[in-house]
Amino acid sequence: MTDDKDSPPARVTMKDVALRAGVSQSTVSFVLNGMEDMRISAETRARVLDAVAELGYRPRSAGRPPATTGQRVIGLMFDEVATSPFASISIEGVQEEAWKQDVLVEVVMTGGDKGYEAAILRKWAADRVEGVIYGSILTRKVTPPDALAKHRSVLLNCYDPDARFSSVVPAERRGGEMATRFLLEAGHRKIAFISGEPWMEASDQRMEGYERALRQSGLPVDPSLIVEGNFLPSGGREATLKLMQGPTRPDAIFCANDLMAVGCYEALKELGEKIGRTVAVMGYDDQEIAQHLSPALSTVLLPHREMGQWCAARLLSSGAEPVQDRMECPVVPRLSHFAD
Amino acid sequence: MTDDKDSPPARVTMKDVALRAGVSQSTVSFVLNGMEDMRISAETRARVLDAVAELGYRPRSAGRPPATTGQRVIGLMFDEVATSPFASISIEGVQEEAWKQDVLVEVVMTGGDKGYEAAILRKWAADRVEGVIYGSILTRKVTPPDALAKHRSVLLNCYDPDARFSSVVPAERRGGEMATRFLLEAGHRKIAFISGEPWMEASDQRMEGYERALRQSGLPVDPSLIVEGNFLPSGGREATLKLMQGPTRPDAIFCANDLMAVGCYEALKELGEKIGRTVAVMGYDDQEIAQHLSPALSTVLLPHREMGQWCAARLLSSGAEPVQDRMECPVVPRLSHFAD
DNA sequence: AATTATTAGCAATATTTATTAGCAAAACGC
DNA sequence: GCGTTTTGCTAATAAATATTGCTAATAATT
Repeated sequence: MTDDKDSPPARVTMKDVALRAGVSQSTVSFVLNGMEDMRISAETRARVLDAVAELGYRPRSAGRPPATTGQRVIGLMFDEVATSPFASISIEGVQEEAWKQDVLVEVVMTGGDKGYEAAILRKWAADRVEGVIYGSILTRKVTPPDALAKHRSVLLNCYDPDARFSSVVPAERRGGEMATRFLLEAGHRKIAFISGEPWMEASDQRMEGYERALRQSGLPVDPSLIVEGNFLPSGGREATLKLMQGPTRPDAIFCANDLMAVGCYEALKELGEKIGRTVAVMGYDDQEIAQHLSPALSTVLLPHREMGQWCAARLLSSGAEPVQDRMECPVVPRLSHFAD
Repeated sequence: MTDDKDSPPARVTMKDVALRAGVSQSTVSFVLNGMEDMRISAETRARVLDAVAELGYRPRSAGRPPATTGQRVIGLMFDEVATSPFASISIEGVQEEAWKQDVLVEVVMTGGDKGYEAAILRKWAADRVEGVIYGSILTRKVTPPDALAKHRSVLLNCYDPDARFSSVVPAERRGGEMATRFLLEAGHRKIAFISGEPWMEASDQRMEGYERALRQSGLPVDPSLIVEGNFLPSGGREATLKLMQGPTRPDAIFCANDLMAVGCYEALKELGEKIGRTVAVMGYDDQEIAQHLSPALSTVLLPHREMGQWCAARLLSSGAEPVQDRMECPVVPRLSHFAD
């Protein structure tokens, strides 16, 4: 008889969390259920969430499939979807990986609506989903709803500053660096950069990568070769015109996204340049349009599918410490990056 | 704001299962948790599991059940999503309409996998969803899974030949007709048509609309002005080149989708034509790229958002006979449909 | 037949969580 | 400065599930 009574694995309960956070069990419950009408101060909420993370609290028997009937399910919530095709691709990634293990994926678009988020998390808690993926269209910092903490959860294409959750985002900086290095290796020396909206993290980081690659190659960062765009074809067109009549004629133009490359193409064609012959162009995103442009646009792939797979795999693998991961953005060489 | 105070929806609990199986609640708990050291006979276990299945019992989170018992939910299943942005837009439509009535929408992508479809329908049956929308990426005839008949359900962007379900699809024929008539009203007389893959219904119907509009205006349908494309820019380009060196020079080109219009633009630019001046172009779909082309592409809007709204509204309205609806595709006039 | 051992299950109770009601302190109105 | 409201929480309670300790019934053993 080896039944040691003194050390059973001792489930972590709300009471333990409450003790650790110095509040009552009720308060923990309120925080974790995202009850808006119950007024809990920001500090208290943070204390509770920290305690949850530290103790690794999960509501009773979360994640265990009802053994008998019932499909295993993971929930995927996105803020918006229509604005970009990226979300759809990550959804497919999540799905592929989950289906391998016979797990269904339910997707919900919240439109960023806090009420909607809370409602769906509640519903998923009642349904005992296996885990939840909280995704964002724009790569950015987020403060996920508190109720997310009661699920096994992962952040997709976003991250939380407190690192309470695991997360994946694209390694934008490295992507910008690789793309620029790629242009350098193709022999270009006067590489221009058209940035996106400056408030978008992705834009900044891609530019940082660009600058880093130049510096690593011992080349100067010429401010006259950096123009601000807006992530739209119109901005790409304007910026390109500005660049081409600037003091130094670029032999390659790196656009911070593919849409701007569309505008860039237009401008260059108007000026009688031959893309891939007299001027090289590099995009970013690998949107569908990139392969249809003529010449086909060399660009950088956003690894949304892989990120989705990563999330599903992580949720379904037996847990671990939260990790904040960045995923490589490989260069997709097509025809527009040459020039002689 | 759920105003149902009168009808306690009678959650199924372990006690109910126990009663049905003629055992105690404890026994149900033992069976469901697979406690090994508690000895339950095979028959009893089977009885319990049967009762679980019959009553559709699913363990909810421990503790007092939420007062908001029963969020209303509708399920939306799509065959694929990534290939086109259309699905996302209909999803948004469904969602907007549903959320107005405090109903959540869960989306699932089945990839056309029958097993997946069946699994999710089973799950939704257990979840007691309010209704199910069965959507297709490609507008087409479908034979929905049998299990769909168990739910209140609606077909989105597809239809069943037996008309057992309500359904909405875009009025493609009328869309093609309106677009052609629009070009006629702009003064064009030699209107060419670039078709899509012939096996796609949408392509055929758009062409039928085109022909009908011509006939209604007393104009001949000139076979040399109809060229087969493939719904891709490459096909649009080829077709346009063929058209422009054909026997009759078109003064307007109606492409069966926007992507082919992109190729059409390219070809025309190569030939030195001025789009919107020497040749008019009309697309179909109103994809995002349409507004970024230069000149902005006049096209026909696929009413995916409205179709989504229609589906949600229909599911949530107190039932009726199945209706098979077609939704108008309005012309979106931009700059490419002129010519003098 | 009496005794013991094992099986199959239950009643009672303990745990866990959700929710209601309410309370003390701070902020506010006048 | 004194009611009043608002804020931020807790205590108490309710409801579901998990578990403990037993027992009636059968089977096995003497």
